[in-house]
Amino acid sequence: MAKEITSRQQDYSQWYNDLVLKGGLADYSAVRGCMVIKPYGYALWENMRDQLDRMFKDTGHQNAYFPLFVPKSLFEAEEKNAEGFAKECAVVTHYRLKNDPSAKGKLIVDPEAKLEEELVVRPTSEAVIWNTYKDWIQSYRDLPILINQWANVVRWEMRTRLFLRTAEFLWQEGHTAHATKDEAMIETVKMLDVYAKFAEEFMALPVIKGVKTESERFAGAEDTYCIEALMQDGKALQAGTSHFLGQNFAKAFDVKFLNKENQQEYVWATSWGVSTRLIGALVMAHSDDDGLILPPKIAPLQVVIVPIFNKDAEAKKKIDETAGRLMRELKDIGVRVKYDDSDNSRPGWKFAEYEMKGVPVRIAIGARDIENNVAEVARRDTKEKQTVSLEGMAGYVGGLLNDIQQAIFEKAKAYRDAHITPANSWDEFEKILDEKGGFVSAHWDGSAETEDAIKEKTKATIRCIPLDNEQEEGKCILTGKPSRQRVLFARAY
RNA sequence: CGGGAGGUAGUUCAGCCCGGUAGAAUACCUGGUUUGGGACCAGGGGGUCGCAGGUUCGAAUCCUGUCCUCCCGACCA
Repeated sequence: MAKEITSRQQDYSQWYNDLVLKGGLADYSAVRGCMVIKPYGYALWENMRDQLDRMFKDTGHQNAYFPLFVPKSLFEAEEKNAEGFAKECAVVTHYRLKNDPSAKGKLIVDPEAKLEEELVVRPTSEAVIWNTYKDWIQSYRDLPILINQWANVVRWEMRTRLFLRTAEFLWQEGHTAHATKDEAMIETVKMLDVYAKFAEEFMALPVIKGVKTESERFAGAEDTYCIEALMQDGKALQAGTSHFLGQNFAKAFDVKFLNKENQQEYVWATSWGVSTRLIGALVMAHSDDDGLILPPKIAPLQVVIVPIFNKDAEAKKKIDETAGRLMRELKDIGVRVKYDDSDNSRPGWKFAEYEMKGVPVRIAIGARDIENNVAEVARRDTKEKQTVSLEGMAGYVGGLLNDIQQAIFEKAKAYRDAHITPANSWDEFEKILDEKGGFVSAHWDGSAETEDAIKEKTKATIRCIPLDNEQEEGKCILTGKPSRQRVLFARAY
């Protein structure tokens, strides 16, 4: 059994790596644990980023940028945060190289150029940002501060995976400061809602909003809210987090403000982030054996037009004209479309290629079609082909893109919903994890010890306590102690 | 950091056990025929066999060291 699971996991990893590599999203790089995001993958990220950015601005946030390097003394100011990240920090200790006296053409680190204080390459930016906010905040009139930054961070993980866990990754991190606890808590949940909306509406990725248990909480946070998604292999993936930081960072960095009553108070903080990991989530949630399946709303390319032509120049010209007209119509309604009339590859090759890249809609036009004033429209998600009249084609395709977006979401949601399974006994609990996978909804006595013990036995962790959770009396799945509600367990990435 | 598998042409890999001229497929270039689901023919270019030592007349192959990658585990918000 264990062997089967291991081999299944290996196959799944292989499937995933192939999707990313052959889909043209990314490559391995020469640097340990890092990856190269290729133009196609980056275009996808840009679409996601632009949409998120709009949503942040719609909720009153502004972008700014803070330094990559964090002096060690600043980094260690918030103890829990520092401790949580200490094991995975890249550290700059020197600022200069010099020629190696014993090997021509080689360089060595100049021992003379040792930094007085080491610089930590940010694994997250709370420390630099709160050290800055300290100078920005004096009065309640300076609050709230609602800032987001798009940046890269470095976390020196033992084991990396394309997009899901790389040593360096791109993300956004919002850092807000508020006058009251209530306001900060509202902000935390508001941004969680933004993430959930983005995941579901744009990535077609159904997510469960919830709160983390103490052991899964962000280092330095009072509460960590998250959106959890389910992958097709039955493992869960944390897709985004929003943290209520309380006054922990304010106290660590001495960020106080004078309230209306002329009293000094510590400010209340939140931080929230999503990363290029979302691309991994997208790949694993929707793709099939023929390649990627990208949701139309964020796909770099929504429609590809493939001409079917031979040496007949006259026929090719007609196809070009028809395709050109169709392209203009599609662009007019805001569709991202490409006409691939390259002579390097034949139609069959192109079909396979664009399927691998997950382009939602393919339109094939040949001389035969033009005689009949039609074209062949194929959708990537179901692989259905239809012959559609060229009259009103743009409108048809626009509608089809919406249908596909919806269909991908519904499919993922049906899978997810079918994989939230209640367990009422330990045997059942283990059996579901081993055989079916997905989320297991079970009672838990609320203690970190029990959570650890369950993890030890099954590798499953508590993904979250869903926000809209029903209260229900029950007994802990492991210890039998009383419990007031079920929580969601799963094996996770 | 432990276990396993690997590093040879742009890519995927064979060759290694048993040392003796560097291979295949694919991609690429030229010409031609093709084009409705990854075309075919002919010709051509391309590799410090991860790196460093050692053994040997001779090393991709054997030995030692070292670096890197992937998978599993540990670790990880």
